[in-house]
Amino acid sequence: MTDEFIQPLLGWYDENKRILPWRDQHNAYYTWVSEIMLQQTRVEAVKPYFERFIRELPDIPALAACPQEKLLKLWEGLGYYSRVRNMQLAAQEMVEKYNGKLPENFSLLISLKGIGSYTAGAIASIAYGIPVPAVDGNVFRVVTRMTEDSEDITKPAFRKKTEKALQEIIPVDRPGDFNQAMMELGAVVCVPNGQPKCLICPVRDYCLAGLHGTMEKYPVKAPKKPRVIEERTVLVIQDGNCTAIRKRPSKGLLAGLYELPNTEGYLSREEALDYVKDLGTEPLYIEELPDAKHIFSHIEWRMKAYLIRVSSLEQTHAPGILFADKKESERNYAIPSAFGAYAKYMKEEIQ
DNA sequence: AAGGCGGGGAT
DNA sequence: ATCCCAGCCTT
Repeated sequence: MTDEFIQPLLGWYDENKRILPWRDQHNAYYTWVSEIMLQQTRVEAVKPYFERFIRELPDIPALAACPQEKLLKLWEGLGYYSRVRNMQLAAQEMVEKYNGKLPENFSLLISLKGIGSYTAGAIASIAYGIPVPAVDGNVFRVVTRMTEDSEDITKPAFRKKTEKALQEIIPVDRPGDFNQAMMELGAVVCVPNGQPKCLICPVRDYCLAGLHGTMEKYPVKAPKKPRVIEERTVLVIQDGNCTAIRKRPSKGLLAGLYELPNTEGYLSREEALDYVKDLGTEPLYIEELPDAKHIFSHIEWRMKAYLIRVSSLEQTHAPGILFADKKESERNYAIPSAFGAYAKYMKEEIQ
């Protein structure tokens, strides 16, 4: 790969870069937080989360000391919740070993929890001006199109090859801008899903796919396996004041978040009433709620649900069941979006 | 090397 | 419906 495209790319970046809350702050903590949030997550989704997170946890010691419930609440709805747990583990390690600051070299950065090859490169180059590449999905797309490379980008070997190639040409005077310019180009011009905007591309003269009209053949990715479909029944169990919720296990899907009680399979009204009686409470009323669906990357939940009024949740003897006050539940418990179709009933008074 | 892990916007 | 996003971790 030649470096001739770099000056046009940087010139375009200087003129067209988006204004983002974490840019030009010269604060490595902001760079880190934004890069973690941006993993597999779009810029527009991250913006409001970033602002709130920085407001609540303005520095690394604050993050290291934050109660986990509050941490998950700050991440609620953003997904991939292990990101924020790992970030806190890394923050605690920084407080212990690095005077509460991010280490200023690539190998120490990548040794921290949740910081992989991409994120270490991004922080090192953007926050500290260290000339190392930061190869994400955007960069894969831009590079494979520019070089018409048909290798499978999901192979770790391809990442290594790409990082090595970019390491050799990354401009030492502007490594952070170069990495951001590559990603910005991928996000705004050399887009996925449909036609890239080659007519306005600053590096079109250096792009083989663009010159040959083969843009949509790249990048090449191995097909992913299909989602598994799961049928579940969700129960909104309420007395006059509270809704029953429970905390999910500390490992696996949606670890540590709160959920409405739910079971594998579709329950009949009678089975749903039996479930409630097994909790030790007396059902007074049952109503079927609309079906809902939630799609994770690897699972699809098809949900049936019942709203059940009971005399008093205080009688519950089942372990792990909590009574969430209708007004306080929203403030205190992180509930994943998968329950969004039913979580709204937690706030309503039953007729 | 393969699979788990969220959620949402664009096509 | 399908893709894929400023990926990383565990097995």
